[in-house]
Amino acid sequence: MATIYDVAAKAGVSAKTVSRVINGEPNVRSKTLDAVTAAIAELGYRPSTAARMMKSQRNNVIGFLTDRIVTRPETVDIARGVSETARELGQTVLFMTHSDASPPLHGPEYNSLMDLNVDGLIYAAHINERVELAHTKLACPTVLANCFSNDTHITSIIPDDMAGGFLAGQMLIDHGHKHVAMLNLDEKAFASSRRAKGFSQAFAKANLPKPIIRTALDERAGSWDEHECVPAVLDTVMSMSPRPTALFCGNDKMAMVVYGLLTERGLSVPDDISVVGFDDYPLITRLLRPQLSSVAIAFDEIGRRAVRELMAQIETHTQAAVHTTHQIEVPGTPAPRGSIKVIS
Amino acid sequence: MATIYDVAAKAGVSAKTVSRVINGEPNVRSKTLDAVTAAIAELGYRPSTAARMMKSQRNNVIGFLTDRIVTRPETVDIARGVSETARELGQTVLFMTHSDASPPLHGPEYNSLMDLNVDGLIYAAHINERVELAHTKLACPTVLANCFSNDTHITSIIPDDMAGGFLAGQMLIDHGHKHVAMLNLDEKAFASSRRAKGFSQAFAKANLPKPIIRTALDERAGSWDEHECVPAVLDTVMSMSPRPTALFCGNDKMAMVVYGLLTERGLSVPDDISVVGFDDYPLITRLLRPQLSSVAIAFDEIGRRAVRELMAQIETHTQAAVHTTHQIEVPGTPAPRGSIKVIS
DNA sequence: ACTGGAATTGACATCGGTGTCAAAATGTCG
DNA sequence: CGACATTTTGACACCGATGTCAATTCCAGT
Repeated sequence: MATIYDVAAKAGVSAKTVSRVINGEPNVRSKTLDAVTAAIAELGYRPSTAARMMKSQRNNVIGFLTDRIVTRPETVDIARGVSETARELGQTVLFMTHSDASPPLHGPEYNSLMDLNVDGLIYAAHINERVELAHTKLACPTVLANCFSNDTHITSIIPDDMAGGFLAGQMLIDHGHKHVAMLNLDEKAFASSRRAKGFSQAFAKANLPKPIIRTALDERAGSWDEHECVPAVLDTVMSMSPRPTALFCGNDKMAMVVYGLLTERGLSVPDDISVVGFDDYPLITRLLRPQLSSVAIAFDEIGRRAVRELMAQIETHTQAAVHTTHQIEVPGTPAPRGSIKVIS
Repeated sequence: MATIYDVAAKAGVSAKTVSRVINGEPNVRSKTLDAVTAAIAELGYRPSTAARMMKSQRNNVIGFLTDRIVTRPETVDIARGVSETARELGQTVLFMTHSDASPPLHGPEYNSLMDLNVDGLIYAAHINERVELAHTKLACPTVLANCFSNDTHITSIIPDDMAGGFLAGQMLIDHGHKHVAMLNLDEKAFASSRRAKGFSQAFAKANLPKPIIRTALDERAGSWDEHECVPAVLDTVMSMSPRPTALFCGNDKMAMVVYGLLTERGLSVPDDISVVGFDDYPLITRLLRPQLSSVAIAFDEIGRRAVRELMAQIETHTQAAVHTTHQIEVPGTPAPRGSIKVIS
């Protein structure tokens, strides 16, 4: 690999002058500049990041640590937002997946990132809930994405689940639905309870009856057995009187199972009952027939915000000051599709 | 940040001795070792990767460049395999997503990775097909994952789509099916045509009638309109005589649409017709009712192999020698579930 | 041509480690 | 106790870039 000295020799100038050219510093005669540029091109020279890092003590590298990148559209979309924004800002992102064994900001992956001297860190969780930080002080500026902490010094970017629930409710109200039910995920979970709350508020605000809300699945139990948990709750809800005209499912995955269950019971969507999901996974909402209405969470935007907040912190060399907003909620977008029938 | 000199001063030894301790070199008196270890702990010292890189000319960093990480379970699983294996081998992975604008191993992201002096590169595509490399020679050892090149010097790790198609066929044969149809993706695409070929071979080998194979979707058109393309082909196939007892869909997404279409036509899976997908996306196969039979491609294994091949190349400082296998096919696994009926 | 001031350029130290090789400390044995 | 082998340690150069500051070149104005 060619070094700056090789270039200097070839161009007949000093290393420092080459350095000036590389960094676009002023006061280089145009003839010199041409000579150096030519030499650089000819040798295929690239400055060594190692040496640069060593001087600057800055890497222009930020770490992205996630608890579970696997098959989780949430974290993938956050990662995409982070990736794109970082590129725009001239930062490189180092991605790592956290092993389940260690607490949130600990473990070998965390240390790896620190060893690589990342300038800052974004920690993304696959479920929007509180993370317990064992650290008293963090080794570098840190921003949380899709999760939050009790420590008010740590900035976190989270989806606005309450507003999302409200949007789901509003979407049904706009289509004329009055008696509806929600099949919630674990209601003790932060995100789920907020979705339910927002959903109720939409009906309260419209002076409509309070929706029926039932827990149909504890996702945190790690159980993927939607098929076992959901049917009984669905049957209960569907036998209530008046029978709900629409079902709001805690997320798209549950809605997908509900589609299958309704088919088995000879009910069709949306003629017999309307269905709304949450998350707007394209893989589900676009491929079901009829296409599933849902509420999209702007996970990529969460990633973008996280990077911007982080860069701001890195630049001021401080953790977020106490008086700044330390919890930023990103709103979602309603995505009405064929699964909602208009009731007149 | 504490440096090796701070540690040396604190422990009352030379920097070199501290270096010896860090790297576990022999010939350090145990008393000295203790003193140094204590000083390191006390100062919270971490060796600077920058300085280390500079000496070693090795970064222990490999780049992972993918054409589209977004919502693609393939690339996510490859990424996971890469991530895990790299960790086991003490390597760090730098993830980047390739912008669509540039050819496969070009563009700003590629240059970024080179600037960071990655020791090697893994390029993963979301569709298993041939990539055209504009480079005549690559800047660093490179391995392709889920795609391949005509250049025999470049190692590539790809799924064995032909064997996968065979497994899908065998799964149906094992359940007693004789007259079946395949709804293929674009048959001109490498992966699709190989799946179809393997599928046919299974029936040929069992001395059964040649399956009906029809193209139902050109995925490369970028169209997500499965809903427009598939229905007509499905109807054609279902009106043939003898009517097929099973449908092999080009991938899980198409199978999901087919489920919906069958429901609309009053047909139920698997009583009226069996369905098999391809890819085994858990989000689809596990949540459909009945659960979808599919063929799993071991994308994580593709990632693992890619890292191992790459490390081998980095260590020998050569591109894969001409006589080594330059194209490694990773087999899939059949995943039979409730969507296949046993025919006696 | 000569001088002063601005524009260019380069010598050298430095960042934080590690390899080389010689010096110092320790140990062994006659 | 001294000579010699062996272990342990440290001084110093170097990796490739950049900041500092002084040296050189350039050019306008007299």
